[in-house]
Amino acid sequence: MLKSRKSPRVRIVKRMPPEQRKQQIMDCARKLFAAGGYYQTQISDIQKASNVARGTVYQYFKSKDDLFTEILEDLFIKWKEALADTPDPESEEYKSGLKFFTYKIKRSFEFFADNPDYCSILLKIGLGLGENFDTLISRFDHQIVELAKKYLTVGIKLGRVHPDTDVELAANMIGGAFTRMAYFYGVTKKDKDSINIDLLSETFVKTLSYGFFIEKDVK
Amino acid sequence: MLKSRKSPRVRIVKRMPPEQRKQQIMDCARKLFAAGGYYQTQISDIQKASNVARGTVYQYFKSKDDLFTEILEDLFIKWKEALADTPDPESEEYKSGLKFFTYKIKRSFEFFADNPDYCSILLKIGLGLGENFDTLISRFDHQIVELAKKYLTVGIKLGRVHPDTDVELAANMIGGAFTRMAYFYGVTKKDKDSINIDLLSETFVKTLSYGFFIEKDVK
Amino acid sequence: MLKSRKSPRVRIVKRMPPEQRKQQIMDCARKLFAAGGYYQTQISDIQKASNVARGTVYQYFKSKDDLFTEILEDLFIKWKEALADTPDPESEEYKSGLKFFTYKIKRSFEFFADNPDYCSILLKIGLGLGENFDTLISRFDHQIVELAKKYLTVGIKLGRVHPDTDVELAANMIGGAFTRMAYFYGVTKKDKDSINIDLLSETFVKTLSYGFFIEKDVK
Amino acid sequence: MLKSRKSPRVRIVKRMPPEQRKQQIMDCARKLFAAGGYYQTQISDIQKASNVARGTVYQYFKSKDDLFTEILEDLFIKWKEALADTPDPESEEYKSGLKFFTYKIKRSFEFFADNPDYCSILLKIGLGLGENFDTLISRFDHQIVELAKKYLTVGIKLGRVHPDTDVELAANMIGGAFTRMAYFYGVTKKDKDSINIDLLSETFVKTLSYGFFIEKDVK
DNA sequence: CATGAATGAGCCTTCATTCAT
DNA sequence: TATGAATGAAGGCTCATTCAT
Repeated sequence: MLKSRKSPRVRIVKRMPPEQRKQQIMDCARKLFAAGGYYQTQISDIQKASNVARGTVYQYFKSKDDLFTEILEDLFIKWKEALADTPDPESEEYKSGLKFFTYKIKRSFEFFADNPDYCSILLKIGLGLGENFDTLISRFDHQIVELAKKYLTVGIKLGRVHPDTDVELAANMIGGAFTRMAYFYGVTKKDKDSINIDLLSETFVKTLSYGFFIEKDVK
Repeated sequence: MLKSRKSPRVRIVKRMPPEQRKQQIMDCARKLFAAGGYYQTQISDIQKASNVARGTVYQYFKSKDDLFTEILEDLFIKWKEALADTPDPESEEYKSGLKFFTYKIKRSFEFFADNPDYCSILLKIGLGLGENFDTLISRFDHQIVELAKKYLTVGIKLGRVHPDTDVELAANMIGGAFTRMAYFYGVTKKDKDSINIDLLSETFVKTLSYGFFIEKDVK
Repeated sequence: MLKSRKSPRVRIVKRMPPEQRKQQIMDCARKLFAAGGYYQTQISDIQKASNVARGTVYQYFKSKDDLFTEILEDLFIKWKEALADTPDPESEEYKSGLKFFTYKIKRSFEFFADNPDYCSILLKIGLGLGENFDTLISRFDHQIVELAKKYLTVGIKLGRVHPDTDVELAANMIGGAFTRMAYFYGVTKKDKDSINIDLLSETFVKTLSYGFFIEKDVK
Repeated sequence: MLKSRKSPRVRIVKRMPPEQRKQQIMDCARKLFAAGGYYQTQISDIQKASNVARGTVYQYFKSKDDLFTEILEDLFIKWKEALADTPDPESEEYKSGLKFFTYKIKRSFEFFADNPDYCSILLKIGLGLGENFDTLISRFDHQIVELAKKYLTVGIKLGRVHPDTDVELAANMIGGAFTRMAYFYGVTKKDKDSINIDLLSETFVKTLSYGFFIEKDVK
């Protein structure tokens, strides 16, 4: 009885250092996830796109879930690196709250412009995936809101921001506005060359700081 | 060995007018979709929650896809109704752009506070579902952005808003900020009673109009 | 995107009361497991043998493991029923320890002769399956050993069995001998009609009680 | 992005004479098979336990099936060696049928006590594996039954055993009882030191020869 | 209309085996 | 010889959908 397993006809395409192969699969997977969502993207799609056999994917990732998680982790690390970047302490950007915040916002926009897949995953794909990924996804968001909170808190201390501002609420507004901008310019827009990120960041921060209106009313 | 007795056909008594039954299924489905996402929610979950037999769902909806679409359509209609509501033409709300906009924003917040399921579906669940639903989902968003555009355009005409404002960009910022607020107060927050929507709307519009800063810098 | 599931071309063969269908699947599965072992038997084999679709099996059993477990449970119940059967309290079988034991042994042999699949599963197939099933499988064995223990203990009390007999050891010997007989006559033997179970049981018990030897040596 | 550096081939130093390496793998495999069963034990488990690379196993064994077969062959050889051992022709063990048989049984018990893995494989693991292995597995059993047959036949000739004994049946009983004892004391028992194999063997043979009962009834 | 047993395409995952290095 | 990345057949299981009753 004992059906001895049929020896699979092996046709090895190419060898590769494990880390490189893993990266390659992750890159393909990220693109596909970003474009098609988690559930619509099958392991077989990833496998075909990576030009490896089905089993190879599982050599590097325990499961589809695991693969997606690793992509998220990877993204978060890069995202934190981008955010960690800080202007020269001697520079003016460092001393002015407004400019410092603008600097950070600009770095963030750049990050998403450079990594539209990440942008799509964080802002669209990853949202409806349930508790498993929720924590992973929201970490990113949290960073932006925290940044905004800090900006506002310092502003209040310096007497530039209204002291009775609801920091939580305001920071969430900023977070929401940022997120939309990022998505808009990172994913939706086709001709990215037409976007001046310097200008975008500056406008973004100024608009929030001073509002759309020309004159200052009683607030 | 079991004897082949005629299976006693369990006759479910509860008959219901078709429209009511359909609505009941949709209500259950909406709740489940909102809580668990599209793919994580199975037809069998909906069927159990609706307390009907499996096949019955298909009496009213061609497919899962169709059911979700109908929920989205339904939502859109209600959403437009909420937005269509306009202040009394004689009232002050109608005449002041700021107040008019605030009025609309307030209605919108109310809508989502009253319909957290819709909120969750539009802002989270529906986003990563691919082109099929994209159009349906983004219609809603479009409305808010258009509203913001109109507000800004009028403001420019009236000389209150900076004439060189990038209306598209600014409107998207407003849209993003609104969306976040809506989600924050519609879904995340547990103790909704603590939220004063009047105040929220007013703060929201004022903040965007005048900014966070106290004094006017050179812009 | 959202690949809407292809509607499976459904060709329903026949309807059946659930319990009957479940039984039918279990019967097929039991046969196949008994003949081929747990791992060599695929769900698809069972499905084909039962003449139902793959999914149907899973309508009644959560998993292959579960299906096998249910078969085991079922078997155990029947086995206990067979063992529970006791001679008429007025009869001689009931009063003589030797005859009582013989009666029980006979019932046990009959059980396995009537249910060779069970015999094969308990005595061969189920043994190397790991901890999951170990408990289930060994319950059966335990019964026989307990029966033997009781027989011996009573024998000691009555002064017929050597008082220094290691009951545990002896009972295991009996269990092992019985098991082998059961398998031999339940599974291996082809021409079962040639076996006289009455004789077999009697010989079995007598041999163990009095030994192979004719005369009594010093023990 | 990772640079494509030449993958540093990790050179495992430990070279070993082929026979030794092969033996090492077999030893590990036997342990694992004995503990976990054939199907639950993966080649990768064996490979890890043997501390060799995956492919190395296939340098010595054509397939998993082959590896298991070799283990079985190996076992059978050792088993026959153990059984071939015969008491000194001048000794009393050699001349008395009872003592001769006891001697052989004792050697057999010793074999399994010394090789619990073999015991587990022969008595549990190997049983439900289908025809491929059936033959290999049952050769062992056959030996014991043949031994018993010879013992009984001689006994009949010498007029010590009832002449109308069904030798086949009785030998199988002995085989079954032995098997159970072997397993019980070879695998199940934890504190093996507590077992006196001399005593066990003697009790075993005497019990079968004279029975449990004190007095001899009519048989 | 309602029911729920039956369906089967399709997905994820495993793991024995191969072979370039 | 040893290595371990690559392979892919095969198996378990899911779940939207159908349709006989």
